Amino acid sequence: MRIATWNVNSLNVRLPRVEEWIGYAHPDVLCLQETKLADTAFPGFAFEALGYQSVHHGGGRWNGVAILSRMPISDVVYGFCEGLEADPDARLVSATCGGVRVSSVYVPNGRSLGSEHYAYKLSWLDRLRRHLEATADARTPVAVCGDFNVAPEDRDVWNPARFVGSTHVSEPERAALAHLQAWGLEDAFRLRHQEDRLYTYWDYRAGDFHQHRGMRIDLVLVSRPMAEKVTYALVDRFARKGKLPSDHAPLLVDFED
DNA sequence: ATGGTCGAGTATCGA
Repeated sequence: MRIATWNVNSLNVRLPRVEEWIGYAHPDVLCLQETKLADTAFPGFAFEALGYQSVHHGGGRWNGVAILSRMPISDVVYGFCEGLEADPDARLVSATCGGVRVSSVYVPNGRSLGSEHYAYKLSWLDRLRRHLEATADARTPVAVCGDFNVAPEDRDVWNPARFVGSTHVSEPERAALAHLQAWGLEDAFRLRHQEDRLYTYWDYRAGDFHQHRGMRIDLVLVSRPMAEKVTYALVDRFARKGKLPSDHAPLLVDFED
């Protein structure tokens, strides 16, 4: 099974690139973030034509997440499960695809340390853990895929010194991500790659992509039984090049059947 | 010179 995740930064603009990418990457499951679409505007028929069922959670303008699957989708949950404080933003959708409990997540950016947006980001990550605790079934493997807006370690940013005092690298954000992983999730990409200078996001500004100034903030986190089956992982930098690219590249991970 | 670009929508704001 091939599972992929991609922050597309407007699916309206990116649909041709997403269709092109599906055409050569052939993911079995593709999680999308920042569709920036209302549910009524989601191009589900375009994906159906490519052989995918899909589910979308969006409010238009900002945020918006989706899951595409070649296998039937079931048990869809929009946002956090019952019992948790509802999220005003559309940042999470979960569904079972081919026997895997998949979540597409778009963690809040945080904007600046100490801001209310930063506090929202930390509480959001805590709620995501409680969502997993409340909804997971011990027999079903879990894959939490998306834009976490946290670089797990210093080797995941192009210049740690430049990020001191910034979001994405602060100790509380990394602790919140580590707490989420402590529930029982492995960083699938790191199981196959230990090198630094491997990123998933590059700012559009200042030629950052061509200067290799990026961050690894998009992750596929998987539970133990899936972690043992990872055979291959890749950030497709080709998809960050060319005409009208997203500022994120897709991350794909392969699992043995 | 401490910016630089996108995408939302149409003035700025968010990333």
